[in-house]
Amino acid sequence: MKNKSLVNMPCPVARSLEHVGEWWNILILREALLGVSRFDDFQNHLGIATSTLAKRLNALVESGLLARRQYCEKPPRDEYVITKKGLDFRPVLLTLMQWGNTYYADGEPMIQLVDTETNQAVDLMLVDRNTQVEIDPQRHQSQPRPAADDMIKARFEASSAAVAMPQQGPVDQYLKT
Amino acid sequence: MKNKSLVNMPCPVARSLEHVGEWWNILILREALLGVSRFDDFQNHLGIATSTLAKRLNALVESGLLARRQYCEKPPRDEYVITKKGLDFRPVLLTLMQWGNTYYADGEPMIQLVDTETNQAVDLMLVDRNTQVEIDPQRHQSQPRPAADDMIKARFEASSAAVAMPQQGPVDQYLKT
DNA sequence: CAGTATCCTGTCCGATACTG
DNA sequence: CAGTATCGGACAGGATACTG
Repeated sequence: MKNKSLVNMPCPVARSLEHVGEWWNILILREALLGVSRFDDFQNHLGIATSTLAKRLNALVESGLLARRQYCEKPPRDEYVITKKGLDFRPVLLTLMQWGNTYYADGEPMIQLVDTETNQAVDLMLVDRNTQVEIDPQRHQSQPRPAADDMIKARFEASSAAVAMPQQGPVDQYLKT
Repeated sequence: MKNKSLVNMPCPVARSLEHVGEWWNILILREALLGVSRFDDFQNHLGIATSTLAKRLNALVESGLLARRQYCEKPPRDEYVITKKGLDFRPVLLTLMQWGNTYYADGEPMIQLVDTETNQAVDLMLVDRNTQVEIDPQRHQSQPRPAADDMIKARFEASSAAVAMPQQGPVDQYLKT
């Protein structure tokens, strides 16, 4: 995306995308969450151009998702480690991974989240910490909060408050894959 | 991303990005999940160019995340409704939204997921459906499955099996924001 | 209202070459 | 090993104009 108009958008999704929206950022983050920290490792695992990698790495440090840390002084060498903010991004990656495994794994998934204590594959579920109830499109809906400006509120009144879910439910005709 | 090299990547994240990687796709999906279905509504809410919108909408239909449905015959009119595959993408959007609310809401978040039965803001938590245990980077780790090819397995043995999390934990120095 | 067609610009990204 | 510098191509996406 080139224009800055989205910066003005008071939507957390849009704002998040400002920082992790580009492909490589997400893939680099995935590697970092797997423990990769060296420039060369990122490069080899991802097959990314070095110039691009340097740029993305800088952007991620800038955004506070990674931190640069010198691990060697003699010849100054830096590595990139995940920050708390980056670690908090893990659930996004994991749900994305599960979605990808559901729809884009030919046959058996190749990579999967595993519970190291039981050695069982993990089946992710999103719940409300307050009620322990699984998130459900019917029950849990996006709403403007008090802090929202009139523009947002108007939007919700006009379009989605009454139709938080499509009236006739999702169409399955495209689901053969 | 212009090159097709990622298609070969046997990673569900990379594959997912093939289909939803571009900004607008995610934002359009967000709108669709809020119940928006008309071309004009997408356009007004997002401030996207019509030509771009048409292209993205077609791509999303192509990917099976949205379905085109004729809702009027006299002048043929189409609308775009979310499919099951698209609905399954909602957890990704929600975790992304929560992350954005955590780090990019100046003060109070403007939009939030609400439990319509209790009228309380939802606090998302990712758990393993099998054990009901919250996902934890230490306990729940990505691993190659039997279906994985040697390349993937080699990667895990070499780099991350032993260091699924950075040895010294996340660095917090950049967390002031 | 729901698009299509055309033009144009920004920039993401790869390739290549070079540095401490 | 960990980058920086430069060049060039592909393409996303905006602006505008036009159609049924």
